[in-house]
Amino acid sequence: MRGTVDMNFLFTLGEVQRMVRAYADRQAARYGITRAQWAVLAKVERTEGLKQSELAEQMEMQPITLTRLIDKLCDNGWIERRGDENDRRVNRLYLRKAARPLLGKLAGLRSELTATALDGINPTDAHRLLDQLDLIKENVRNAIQNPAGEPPRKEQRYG
Amino acid sequence: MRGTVDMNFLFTLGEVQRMVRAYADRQAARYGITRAQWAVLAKVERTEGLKQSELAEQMEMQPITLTRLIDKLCDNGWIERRGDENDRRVNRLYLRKAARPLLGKLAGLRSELTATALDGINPTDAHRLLDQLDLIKENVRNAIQNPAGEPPRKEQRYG
DNA sequence: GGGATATAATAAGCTTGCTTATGATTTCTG
DNA sequence: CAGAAATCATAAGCAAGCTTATTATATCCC
Repeated sequence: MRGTVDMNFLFTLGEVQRMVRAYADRQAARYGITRAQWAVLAKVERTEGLKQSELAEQMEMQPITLTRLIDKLCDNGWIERRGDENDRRVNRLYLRKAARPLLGKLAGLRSELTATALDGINPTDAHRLLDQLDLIKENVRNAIQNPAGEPPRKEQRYG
Repeated sequence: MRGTVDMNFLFTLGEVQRMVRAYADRQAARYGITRAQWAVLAKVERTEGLKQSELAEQMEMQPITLTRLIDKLCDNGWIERRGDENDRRVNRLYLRKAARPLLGKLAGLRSELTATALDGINPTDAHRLLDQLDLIKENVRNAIQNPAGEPPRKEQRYG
């Protein structure tokens, strides 16, 4: 049983995500934004005033990757960096008014894309799928943090 | 119900795949290969003698993306391009002997990575997950082929 | 207070994905 | 057979991920 999963999981995940990304990028391009930039913008919408480093951590990406996405969002006038009053190293991120109409359109697009991708999967299964993806993310995060040879301690969860 | 799936699916998929890719790349680096190159090598192993264009189609990637991965695999002496006798535009791809030991190690690594990622998901669920990923891939492929406004015909499957 | 250390953001340069374009063939058609 | 169209591989240049290194600023500790 496990054998056939071995055969396919790793590469299938890559292919799926590549196709979903290509599709989402193409659709988002209608609004002059990419999927990666969109993810950042959506996060800033939900939690304004974050520092870049906090945002990078929450999005599980490297700060430098984020820096360049933010550059684009600023260039387009959708968000802005404001220096922190107490720590001059820090930039905090805020939405600009120009982003509002875009965010409305993107919310519709997200529903549309999700519905397309998940067509034929009922809501119960869709939820389970999402939960499993989160679990996989957690598993991999642990694996990255506990370097290879060590016993799988799973962050003392069961301790 | 569907609302919460809307909220997360698109970006969660991206995050999961980014983490899995980072992890798989780091592990594969021990053998001097990347995950993307590995996928190509594994495909060539299973079906030697393919042309590049056929391979690109089967792997759902653009020919130019594949060209550069093949460049790397050839540079490392794991595969070789041989000109087709009947069509001088065509290169056909073959394994070289030097790839054999590597392929053995990679098979072990794949099991290990898959087991790590799927830890806590039982085989039945893992199979369902894989099936759902394939379904999503199919859905997106159809969406890309049937440009946006059209009725979703799904390739006459039910016809 | 001042030097060592840590943190925030960015820079440089790589990989792997993409789109669009080009050159070399082959195939189709008239 | 010759010119048009298609196909195969590659090139150029962009996006977005990464690692490693750099600069500016804060913080810690003596």
